[in-house]
This record gives sequence, structure tokens and C-alpha cells, in this order.
Amino acid sequence: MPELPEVETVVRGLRTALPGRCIVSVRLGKTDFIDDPVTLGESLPGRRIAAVERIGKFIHLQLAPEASNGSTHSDAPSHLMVHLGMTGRLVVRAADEPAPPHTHVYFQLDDGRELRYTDIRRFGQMLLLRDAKIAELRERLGEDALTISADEFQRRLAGRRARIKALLLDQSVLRGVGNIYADESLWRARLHPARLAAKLKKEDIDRLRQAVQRVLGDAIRLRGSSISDFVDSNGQPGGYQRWHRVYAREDEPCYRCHAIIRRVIVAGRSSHFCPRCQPAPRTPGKPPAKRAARTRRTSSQKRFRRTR
DNA sequence: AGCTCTTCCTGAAAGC
DNA sequence: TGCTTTCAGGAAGAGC
Repeated sequence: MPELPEVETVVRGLRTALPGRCIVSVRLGKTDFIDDPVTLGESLPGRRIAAVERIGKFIHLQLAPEASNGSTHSDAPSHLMVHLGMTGRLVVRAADEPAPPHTHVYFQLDDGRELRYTDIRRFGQMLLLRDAKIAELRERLGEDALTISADEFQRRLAGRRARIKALLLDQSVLRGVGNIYADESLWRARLHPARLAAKLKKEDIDRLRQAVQRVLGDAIRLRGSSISDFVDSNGQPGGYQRWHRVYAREDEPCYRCHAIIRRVIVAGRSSHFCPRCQPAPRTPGKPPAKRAARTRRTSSQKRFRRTR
């Protein structure tokens, strides 16, 4: 499932292939994940891709201003935003290479290749935005997890009565972290996912920020985690899943203390942690036994295909 | 404010 | 063996 490191990996790959290329034509399959498929199909042909960047978990393709050849409608959207959702893939392939099933968008490029979007579950999104809307989106998505300062991180978490796990996943607080890297970061910072942010000490929050940035940085270096479907823009899997300390390791020993990794539901999300390294908060109303009862069945967890 | 539940979707695997 | 059920999850929206 693509989170910040996976999206960053894809963006870096696309950057070697796309800037300067012109979109010749667009072919669409299912379009229920595209905000405006008609405009997408009509306004992109002839446009040149100027730049590729990452905004949180979105891939942002910046389109060059339209050539002023008579029929210029200068308000044509210039930003194509792609969210990979759970199973989205964005790859560049030779146009004559067969596309995998569930490929729903084909952008034919002027170098004989195609930029293709494949998404089994179609939880992804494709949006066309005008300049003004980009600023709005950035605002809504909070500070980037990779670059947020210690002060800003404190400011955004301090006093919040939500569980720390919920806040890490909230893209309006911090952009880019998803379930895998939230769990890995909390393990590194030795914080239980159900701790309330308001009850954390300043040094806990500082340690958490360092853990988040360390984990994301390591994952980017290994080109992301491939669990289930992730591949980069060349179709290659990442390598960070081999370094996961808690995610999908339920019932296995903690690498630090050898206690058995557990999984509970926090903030509606499957959360993996070490019960010894990450002690549970004392919550008067909710004794640990009660939360334990909420643990879901475990065996199905093993079904994640680990790449290598 | 923040929690839970639901919805979207598919494929894999558990359960019977 | 084969059909049915369950489950994962990013994000948004409803309802409490």
C-alpha cells in the first residue's frame, strides 16, 4: 500500500521519464476514480509535462501552459493529481508492451511510450486541478512528514486528545504517513499506538518525530515497502518490507526485547506493537483485557505476500 | 473533538 | 473439491 516512501519512489522514477514529454492521446477504461474523465480525455492531449512532484501521498504532474495557438482556453487545468490508494500503480512502458489487467488509464507519450495507471481495487484517485485548487489542497493536507520541523510537530500534536496513531494517520495533521509507517515509527519511538497525544511528554513527541523521519528516510533508500501490490515506475518492488519491525509480524518476537508482537485495532486500524517496549496507557475506563478482546482473528494476517 | 461504522473494490485465504 | 465469507485498507461522510 503506497505511503510516502512508495510515492516518493514512484515520483523519482517518473522524473527520469516524464518532464519534457508531450501527451499525445489518452485512453480510458473504468473511470469511477477520476473526478472528471471527460475533461481528462479532452484537455490533456497536446499538453507537455513540465514537472513531477510529491504532495503527501499524491503524485503531482505539472503541465506546461498551453501553447498559444488560437484556441487557447487559459483556464485549462494544469495539475494532474494521482493518488495510488491501496493498489494503484503508475508506470511508464513501451506502448506495444501488453498492459496488465485493471489498467484503466493510458497516456500515450511522444517518445513511443505510455504512462499507465493500473489499480485493482480502484481506491485511487485522479484529479485535474487549476492553480488555485493546488494551494487549497496543500493546505488541507498539512505538513509533509519528511520535512516537518520539531516545533511544528509539537504544535500539531500537543494537547490533542486523540490517540497518537489516529493523528499520525490524519493527513490534515501530517501528510504522507500510512498504517505501515505509523506502526514502525511508534515501535521505534517506544510509544503505544493508543497513547493520547495530550498525555505525551515533549521528549516523547520529539522522539516520535525523529522515528518517523528515520523510518521514512530508510524506506525511501530501499525504494519503499512492497506488501501486496506496490511497484515503482519501472515495475520493480521495494525492499523495506524486509526491515519491518512490527508491521505484519503479529505473534513473532520483538527484535528489541523478544516479547511477542501483538495486533489490536486502534483508530479503526490494525495496529502492531510490542507490549513490552511500547507499554499500554493506563486508561481507567478501558482495562487492557477489554482491548485485548477487540483483537481480530490473526491467521489471515499471514496472507500478505512478502516480496522475497 | 474524536470515536465508530459504513462505503467504495478486488483477490486471497479461511471456513465449511 | 468448491462455494461462501471474511478481510485488508486510504479517505470521506454519517451519526453519536
